Amino acid sequence: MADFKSVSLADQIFEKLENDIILGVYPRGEVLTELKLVEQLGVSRTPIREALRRLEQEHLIEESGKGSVVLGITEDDLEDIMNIRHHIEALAAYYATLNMTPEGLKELSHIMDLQDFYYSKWDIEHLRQADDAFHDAICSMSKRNVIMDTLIPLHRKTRRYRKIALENKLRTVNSLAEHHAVFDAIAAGNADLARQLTATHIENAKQHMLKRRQENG
Amino acid sequence: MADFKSVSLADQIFEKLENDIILGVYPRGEVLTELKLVEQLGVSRTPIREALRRLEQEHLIEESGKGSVVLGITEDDLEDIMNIRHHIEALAAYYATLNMTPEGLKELSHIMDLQDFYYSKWDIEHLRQADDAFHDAICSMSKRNVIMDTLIPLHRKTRRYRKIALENKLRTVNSLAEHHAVFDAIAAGNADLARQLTATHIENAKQHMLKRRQENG
DNA sequence: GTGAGTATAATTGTATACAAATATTGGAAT
DNA sequence: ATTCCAATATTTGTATACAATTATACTCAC
Repeated sequence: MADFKSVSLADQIFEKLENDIILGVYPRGEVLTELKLVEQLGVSRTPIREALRRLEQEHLIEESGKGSVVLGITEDDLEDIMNIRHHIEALAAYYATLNMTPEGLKELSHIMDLQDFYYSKWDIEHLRQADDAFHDAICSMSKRNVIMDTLIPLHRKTRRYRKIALENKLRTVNSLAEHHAVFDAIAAGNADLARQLTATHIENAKQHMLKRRQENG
Repeated sequence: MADFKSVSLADQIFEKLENDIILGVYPRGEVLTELKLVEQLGVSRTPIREALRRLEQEHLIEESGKGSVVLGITEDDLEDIMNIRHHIEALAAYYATLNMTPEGLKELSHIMDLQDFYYSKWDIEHLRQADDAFHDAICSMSKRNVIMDTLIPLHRKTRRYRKIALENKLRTVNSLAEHHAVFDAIAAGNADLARQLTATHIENAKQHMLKRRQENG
């Protein structure tokens, strides 16, 4: 029988609000009050408060005496996030290589196939999901809790910009090639190479994102 | 008239529990239930729940169906934290140099004096506080939100080990010398040097902490 | 018209009541 | 003795009531 995990309202609301803030549905400066959200979402204040506190801890909102002000992701934030990923995701790839298992490698290999498949169909939404899966898998497979805890929120915060990047065919071709290079290094058990290639990949992604963001505003 | 900021019960409880977990008052594996904490702390479940959720987000505890299990800081965690600090705190020092103001420099200079003073008195508790202040100041002065958000929880999580490190006179002498070198680089406006010296400082601290931890268990 | 002061409203902080899910215990059947 | 099932207890999730704080609006004095 299928295993239906009951997801709390607080979790659902956190995910919805986080996503809406990251995607710009709630623009920077908008004020969210608990009562307004109660009316909009049709639940009591308790789960809403919990979600708001988690958003506050991730600095996506900020208390202001009169409601929570949406902060969102600024250009400086994006640059910081990518700089941090540049170093820490490289570390994750290093540990992932050291701690790799046959099952893990098979799973990663499957993700590679998915990326190639969705690229051939030019299905950007699924491509972004596969991109998510690739980066999150390397995180998890590092089996290093602090590294995972640091990176996974940063992945979520860049979701919007990774989607935009994938709309550029040239960048996507390069990105997939870089993913394959990282995968090969991991498969070969070359942890130092995996680290170095990951650092390069993130650095390239950062350059592309910042350029696009400056072009478009 | 003095400005008394009202600190919520939830904040107080979070800080208390975080500190107790980091310092090992609640050992790894101990189970905290909301009701037990209600009795121990004499407040309702609401602020306790909020504190527990924040601890969960920092992965200091973990839900288990039957109460929250204390995770604390493992040796792997400590290594990860110091590896992350190695890279990101160096970045913070870089930005702090670029964004330094005369007032900031004066404040940092005062912290340097405090460190020297408490060293001369061999007052370890105050020395640790000054050490906290030094590292947090560089974080804040970077004026980079994501960098601050990443580093400050990691500083708190290493509090215990930084205190232990400071009990070793040789390490403390070296540490203070490294701080002075970083300060001089910042004061001279040499951002790249500040970054490099900070990286070295954190790397040295890491080596010392891990060695001590292995010796003592 | 401006400012101080007060009343009012809006908002968050905390406690508590209740519902739902989960674990534990005890006992009966085999 | 072991396993299954039901009854009970424990624990968490959610809603709501109330208190305290803070912002807003209004009035009156000048």
